[in-house]
Formats: sequence, C-alpha cells, structure tokens
Amino acid sequence: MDEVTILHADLDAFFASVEQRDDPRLRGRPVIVGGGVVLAASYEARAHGVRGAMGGARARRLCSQAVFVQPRWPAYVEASKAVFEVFDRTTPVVEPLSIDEAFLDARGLEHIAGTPAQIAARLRRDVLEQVGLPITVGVARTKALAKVASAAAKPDGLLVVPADGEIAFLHPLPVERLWGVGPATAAKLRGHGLQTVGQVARTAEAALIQIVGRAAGRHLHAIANNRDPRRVRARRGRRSFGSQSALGRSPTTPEALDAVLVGLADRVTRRMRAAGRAGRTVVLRLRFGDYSRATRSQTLFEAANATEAILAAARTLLAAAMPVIERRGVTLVGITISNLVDGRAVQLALPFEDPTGLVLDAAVDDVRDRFGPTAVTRATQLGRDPGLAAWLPAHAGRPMDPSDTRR
DNA sequence: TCTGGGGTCCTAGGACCC
DNA sequence: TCTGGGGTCCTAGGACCC
Repeated sequence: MDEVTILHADLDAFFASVEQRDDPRLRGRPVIVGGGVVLAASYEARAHGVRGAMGGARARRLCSQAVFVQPRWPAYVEASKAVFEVFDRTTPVVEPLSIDEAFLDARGLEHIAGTPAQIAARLRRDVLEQVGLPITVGVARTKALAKVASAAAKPDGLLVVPADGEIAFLHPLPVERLWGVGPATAAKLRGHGLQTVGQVARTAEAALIQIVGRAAGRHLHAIANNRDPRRVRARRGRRSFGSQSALGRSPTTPEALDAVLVGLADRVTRRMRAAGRAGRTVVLRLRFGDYSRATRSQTLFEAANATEAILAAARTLLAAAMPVIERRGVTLVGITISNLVDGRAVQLALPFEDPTGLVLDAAVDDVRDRFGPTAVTRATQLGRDPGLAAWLPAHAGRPMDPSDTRR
C-alpha cells in the first residue's frame, strides 16, 4: 500500500492517432475525428485550441487547415484490443477504464520485470512498436495520483510521482485536475474560495460535504489529502446498455419520433442479446431545444431483452412525456436498460401454496448462491410481489427455455 | 460555441415492509 | 391505536468520465 506501483496508461488522442497511424498523409497534420462534434483532435489540432466535444464549426474556425476524418469504429476497437493485449502481457492485474485507458498494478514484479518506472517505460515502447500508437503513463502510489500524473505527462510522456513528492505535486494543482471534479463541482468549490487542491485539503470534511454532498465531499476530502485506498482490480461487467440518437433542431412529428424509438430499441436489444444480457429498468432519455434534459424510467417485473418488450416500455414512457416534449421540443432521444441480469434462465416455480413466502425466499437465496448477486434483484420483495402470484402458476412446470431471461 | 454517443455513480423522496 | 427505527426498491434527476 505504501509503494509506488500503480500505472495509469492512457493513449494519446486515441482516435486521431489511429487515423494518423493508418494514413501517413495525416501524420504531423492537425486531424479532427468527427464532423458535427469533435470526437478526437490530434495534438497538432489541439495546439490551435481544438478540444473534444467541441462543435465542428468552431473547430474549423480555430484551425482552418485541419483535416476532418469520419470515425472508423472497427479500427478503434481493433487497436484497443491490441493495446490491451500488451497491457495483459505487462502486468497480471489490468483494470480497464475505457476504450483507451487502464490501470495496471506493478506490485511484486520488481524481481521479474524491474521497477514500476522500468515497466512503464517498456510498456510505452511495446505499445508503440507493436501497435504503432503513442501512450502516456503516470506512475504513483494511488489511483487518483496516477490518473493525475498521466494527464500532466501528456502527450507521449512518462511521469513517476515519488512517494516523498506527492503533496508537492498535488496541492498546487487547480481543483478541476482531480479525477471526478468537473465544471459543476469546480464552480461550487470556487464559489467558496477553494481554487487549489491544497486549499480543498485544508478544508474540513464536513464543510466539503455541505458544499458538494456526502459522497462527493468525502471522496474529495480523501483524495485532496492524498488518501486513496482503492486497489487495481480486474473490471466487473457493465451495468447498463444504451443507445441514443440526436434529432437535430427541426420539429419532429410523433410518427418520426416513434420511428426513432423503434430503431433505438432494435439497436440496443440486438447488442444485449448478442451479449446474453437482459435488464429490468428501461430509461427513456430526452434532451430538449434548450439543452435541458429529462429521464423517465420504468422497472419491469421480469428482465427483458426482446425488442418488443423494451419498445413497449419505451413507448409508454414517451407517451407520458409528450406534454413536456410539445412544450420544449425534443432534440435527442435515448433508451438505456439497466438493472441487468445475465441471460441464463432460472425458473422459480413452486407446485404448492407458500403463503409466508419463506419457501420462495429460500429458493431465491439458493439461486443467488449459485448464480451470484445479480441473478435476483428483488430477493426479499419477490415472494410478496403481486406480479409473482400471477406469474408463478402460469409458468409452473414449464420446461426451461435457454433464451428465457426470466429469473 | 452550440453540443455525439457511450457509459458510471450518487442523491432524494415516496412507497412499502418488518 | 399510535409511534419509532431501520431497511429495500423505484423514480427522477444531477454530475462526471471518455
């Protein structure tokens, strides 16, 4: 816990670097991936002030000589896989954070692979030689520090924060450099005169909780004071599937809106079925003409991944949201399915009365023991759920269907 | 300066249960 | 009959990340 062994590896301008790797004419030139909005900007483009998530028109004004490239998702997925293979060959414990970054734990590798700094240097060389992409690595004693270190070392850099240099590195930084502090939190902190990490560190935890809420306040107080006990661990599975579509600013008819919804439901459930997952909570996401947002959600009795079931729920939610949509005009629609279970069929059917629900509770516990905590999401309630009473007799004695997602 | 598509986690109130 | 503490789940929204 007190050694400098955590690596945060982060590919530089990932999508743009893949484009430059695959098309030599783009090397050394400002490259912008995306059109309406900037998905990635090469460092040559960033030198002109272009940033991710910026509107395409503004990017073009800032950097008229930039080359705009349409995103090639399959190429990025393939490059990411290749990079993660290098990660996996470098250290035994790799925790992916996104398509282009991960934590690696170099603990206990001193005798076989060298110091963390040597491992990091070799990792950078291997990724460049084997995949052809530049990558930056931050090395520190904690995750929070390693993450900040890699950001400070970008692009194409390596920064090791020594154990005795942590506070000197961390405390002068502006608060928004901390992982988890975005514009809203930074504005709140600045509103209370807190500009730097050091100032936050010297503020009482209770005061921070007053400013940003309980969880964020505790988290902020801990990492500002350089306390971060989180270990690197192999990532657990995803928690939701989503699909969304921007509609543009022109008014939409209900028919067109429904057609979009059908497309979204088809797209997202296709991915869920391919992954063998199903979910119980359907969330309809909306964005309006003034860029305000809203969500509407509904939790189904059974987990689902069939297009029709998800679409039906989404249509219900959309119908309920129509008054708001008519008032504010909708510019984006999305469907997210959360509360996931995996696709294995587990059928609980009792061929006798169970008025107390105890037998069913025991059966649910048994399912949990065998399939893990996500297998049953409402264990204690399930036995008394009126929906279950209607459901159980109808399914008693039915053979198991492998495509059935019911728990 | 207007903004794409994919995610994660937290909060707060109400319903309901023991 | 009234009251309380403690807990889960659902819904809606907010913030943040890449």
